Amino acid sequence: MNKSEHFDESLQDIAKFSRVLSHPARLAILKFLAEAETCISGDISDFIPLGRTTVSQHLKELRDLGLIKGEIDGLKINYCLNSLKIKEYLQLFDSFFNEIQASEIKC
Amino acid sequence: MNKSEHFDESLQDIAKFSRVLSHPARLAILKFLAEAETCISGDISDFIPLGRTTVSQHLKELRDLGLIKGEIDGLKINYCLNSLKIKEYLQLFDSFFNEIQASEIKC
DNA sequence: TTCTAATGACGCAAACATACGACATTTATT
DNA sequence: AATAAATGTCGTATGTTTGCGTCATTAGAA
Repeated sequence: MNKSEHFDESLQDIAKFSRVLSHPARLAILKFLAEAETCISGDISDFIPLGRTTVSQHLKELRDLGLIKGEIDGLKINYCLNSLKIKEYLQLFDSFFNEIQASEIKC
Repeated sequence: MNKSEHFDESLQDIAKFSRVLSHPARLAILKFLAEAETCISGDISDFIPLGRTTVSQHLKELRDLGLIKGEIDGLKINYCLNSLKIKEYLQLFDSFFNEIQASEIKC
């Protein structure tokens, strides 16, 4: 049923990026990681008003797209932003909207 | 079940914007409207590899968020980008990521 | 070694999204 | 007035996302 694959790959990439950003919990996680002194998984769950396993799932989605990295430190896992990957996706995103906004309005 | 409302309103706004952008068909529609000489609804359906009613539904989602406007012209409807609204959402989006990216990486 | 803590994986139910056919509405054309 | 064309709305089937409890795994502590 899903016909997403009928579209340009660059559109699909932007759509994938957007989808991951389309839940406020995931945005809140990104914000938390940007501000936190420490970024241990447990601290994130404490901060986000959702159950631990739910947060873990949101972390997985961010990880799967590469927006965050997790480094194992004994029992705990330190998560942090993958600024490079984020920059990469933002560039795609920006160039899409630059094209869009550059157009003359014709109707 | 949906707990989105437990988060900051600004995060919710960014999430809503992202959700609308999270399907390649909707991105393709925005692109088409930016480039098209004419922007009649039927032309959009012809261009997008999906059924007419499906495209109509995607148009509705773009309309509901205000990213596009539709003006009735007899039997036909002329759609076009709402650049102002788009700029508004992009500003929200950009300021979020500026904050994010400005942070020192601590882990 | 046994116990506890931190975490991810799995599985399920409820909600939401996608795609589309059938129908309704509105406006032009004959 | 009758017909056709352009479009939106509704219903429905199927697929995806969200949220969470339970379980498994792994690492450190007693």
